[in-house]
Amino acid sequence: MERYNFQQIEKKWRNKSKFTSVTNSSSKKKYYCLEMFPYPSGKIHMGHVRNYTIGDLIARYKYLNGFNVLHPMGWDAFGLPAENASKLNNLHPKSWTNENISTMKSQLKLLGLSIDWSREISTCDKEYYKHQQELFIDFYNNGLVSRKETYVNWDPVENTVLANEQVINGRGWRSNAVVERKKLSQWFFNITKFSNQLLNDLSKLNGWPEKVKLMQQNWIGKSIGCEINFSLFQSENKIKVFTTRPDTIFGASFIALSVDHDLSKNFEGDKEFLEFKKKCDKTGTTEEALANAEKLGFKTNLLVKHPFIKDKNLPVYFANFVLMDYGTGAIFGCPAHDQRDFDFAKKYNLEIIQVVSGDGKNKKLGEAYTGDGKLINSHFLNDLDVKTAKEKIIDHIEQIKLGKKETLYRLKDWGVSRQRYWGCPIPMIYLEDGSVVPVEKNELPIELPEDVDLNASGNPLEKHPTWKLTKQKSTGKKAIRETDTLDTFVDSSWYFLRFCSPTYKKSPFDEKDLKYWMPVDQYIGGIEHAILHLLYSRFFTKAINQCKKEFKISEPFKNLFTQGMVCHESYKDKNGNWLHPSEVEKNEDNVLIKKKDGSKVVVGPPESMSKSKKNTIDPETMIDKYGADAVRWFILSDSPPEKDIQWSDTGVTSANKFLQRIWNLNFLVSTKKDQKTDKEREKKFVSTINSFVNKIDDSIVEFKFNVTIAYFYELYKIFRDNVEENISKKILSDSIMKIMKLMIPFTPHLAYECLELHNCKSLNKWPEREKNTLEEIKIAVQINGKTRDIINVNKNLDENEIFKIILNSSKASKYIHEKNIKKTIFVKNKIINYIIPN
RNA sequence: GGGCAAGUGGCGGAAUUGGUAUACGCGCUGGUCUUAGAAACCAGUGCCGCAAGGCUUAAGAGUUCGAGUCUCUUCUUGCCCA
Repeated sequence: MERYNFQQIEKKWRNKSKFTSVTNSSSKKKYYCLEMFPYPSGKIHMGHVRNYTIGDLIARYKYLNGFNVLHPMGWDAFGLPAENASKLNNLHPKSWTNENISTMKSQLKLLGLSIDWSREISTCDKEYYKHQQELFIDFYNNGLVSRKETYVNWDPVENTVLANEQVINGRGWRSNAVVERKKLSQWFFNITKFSNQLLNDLSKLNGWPEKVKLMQQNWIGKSIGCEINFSLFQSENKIKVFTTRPDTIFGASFIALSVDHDLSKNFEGDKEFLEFKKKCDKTGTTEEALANAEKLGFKTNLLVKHPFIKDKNLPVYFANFVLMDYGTGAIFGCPAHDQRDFDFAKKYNLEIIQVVSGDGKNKKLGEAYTGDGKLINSHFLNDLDVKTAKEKIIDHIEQIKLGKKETLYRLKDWGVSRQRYWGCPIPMIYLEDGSVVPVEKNELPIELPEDVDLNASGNPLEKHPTWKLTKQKSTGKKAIRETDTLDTFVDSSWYFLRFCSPTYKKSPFDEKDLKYWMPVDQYIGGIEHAILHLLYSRFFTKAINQCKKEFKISEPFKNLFTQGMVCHESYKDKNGNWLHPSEVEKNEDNVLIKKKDGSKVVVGPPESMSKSKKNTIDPETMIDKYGADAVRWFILSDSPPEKDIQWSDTGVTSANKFLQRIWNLNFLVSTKKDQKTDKEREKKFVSTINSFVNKIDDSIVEFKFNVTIAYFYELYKIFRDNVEENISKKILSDSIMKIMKLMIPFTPHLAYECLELHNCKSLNKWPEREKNTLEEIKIAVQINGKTRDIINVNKNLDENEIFKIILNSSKASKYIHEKNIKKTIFVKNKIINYIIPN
């Protein structure tokens, strides 16, 4: 028997179009299978291998089941790393990106993926971003884009704006520099116009993990509250306050304003105030940063009248924990029931009045009480619970025209301006008269210039000598281009639409193709994109829906699957330096040592693979060593796909060995000589194989690929125990062909090679499910609920027949022989349970 | 602090959804083959016990003929939000 030569066989199949294609032109049923496209960072990593193996499995499974499958791939090719790399290596971002793309593409091909490369797109390609600029203009014309002066998180090292999620513990996620607040004029997508729709439509997404929907729901953060106008003491003016706890109004002891509140203008001459404001700018803008920061206030000489308590006035402060872009930039402080207010009141010695109590009594509070309870010290609200009190006070406030009920969302508009080079230029121009207008569509694309100096600090397009100087096409008026580029999240918010008609010239997509292919039937990617990428893609779909009449899609992704990470232990030597797994080996006592000097290695827990910890495994090396099929097999076999998986060398070795055994088995079947047959044995064999066909089909549909693989191991054993027995060659080879077809989605090279060996005629057809014809089944015999025996009996026997069998031939008979059976619980074909009192 | 998951052998993990707990893989042990090793193949492997048997799904209680699965309490871990 020859050894299975995976290098040769995988190479043989890799470039055959019938191997890589999942197009079923005869079919009308479409299936759009999409994995999140990669950022071309250099080489593929194990996370990609897992993501794309799962996707390929689904694509091939659907194809074999008769669907016409769209399974495309592209590149999320704009982004900061290209600029950083180009500074280091003096290589243009475009060249760097394209080199990475070609490397990664060839690596993906090694995996044997069924990708339609004729649809390949790259977001840094002007043929792609041209259409993105077009969409931007459409959005602008439909009131979905606006320009706002806002405070941003400024990273002083990267010289760029950071999104909130790029700020971790008040520091830049990449540079680790302390983030500052800075006021900038920025372009925004008005995602908040869809807040309610984005929230409500989550309920339509039955194919999404509950976890992801919950995260999005929290992110949108709908809260119902109330606006209250407080009158200033001895003045006509009012301060508009937003609160989600109007029920605590009787516990109010101060008013706090954001330093950016309109009233701050009155204090601009005050040096102390300006210093205070500066201090606030150093605090980040994330909710977390605000919660953790020391509460600081600046006391003004202003007072407001309490709306419900006669002659009571509240002092007005500016405070660092009040934000201008949430609510109205002003709150009333109720120290007893909000921790931030409590901290503030303690610091500035303000009144703490309890108005909600769990047991109806006043207590001395050591911290804010935010639980439910009965209202106290609150006049007409007394004795109500929090919910009722809220409703009552809001009604009352509306009645006396003191304010109104308001729904507020945590979700903010999406700032898309980036002061960077390697991104999609924003197609807007500034005319000399001060107006800001979109460029005309027939001018698109606005191309990125190639001759930029990336070593100068600041925005490279801004620094370019001529690029920004332009004219308005139709009027010839002088104009300056917008020199910011778009956030790369924009690029990935509509690429799934472009895949449907990737070469269409006239517009971003051909409606006809969208109508056929959209929505994406299965989207697969990492949980780290659970919020932003998915929310932005949903927003884009709804925004396009608003701009284009013919576009009828409201949700882009019908089913979503989020796979777990690929982890590996990390290693450190005695000096605390990280070691790559290849620098480590086991000695004869099974202890890990450093190859170089034999010293002991400190082993860290399995963590997500990262370059900084050197706990990475290179997919290409593994494919070279064990074959793509073995790598695919292992990455699917060890853990459920939604959970983290730990990379293991012994795991992939055993995958490789198993595939070798499968090959040997196929060879044995193909060379088997016909001999006399045992009909009973054949029947049982066929029936067992059929039951596995069903089990495997079910486990794939349920995304339990680790279980599917366990079934293949069981099947192997069944074949091993039967292949030399009295079973006809036809039955054996028909059966093994069935199994090899089931293996196509997992190990396509091996499966097709084996099917070719058996000269299989109906290659790309998934085996039919068949009823289990096996007569005999196993029944558990229980006494008082405790299993005493398992017996083989014919199917569908009744209680009495089984009782006779047990009495005569089961080891459980001693428990029931001559005993008083009080009750019998019988579940057909499953268990029989006798209740016998002691 | 709040929300959501989840705790099953030495390890990764199964369990037809309330009906045979520990499938399958790794590891380990023994054997065959081999000059030897590797590979391959075969057998064993939750715990206690010579055995019959008993115990076992983080801990404890409850519902049930029957609980890994449902309910409550406690502990632990992970993720998200703060």
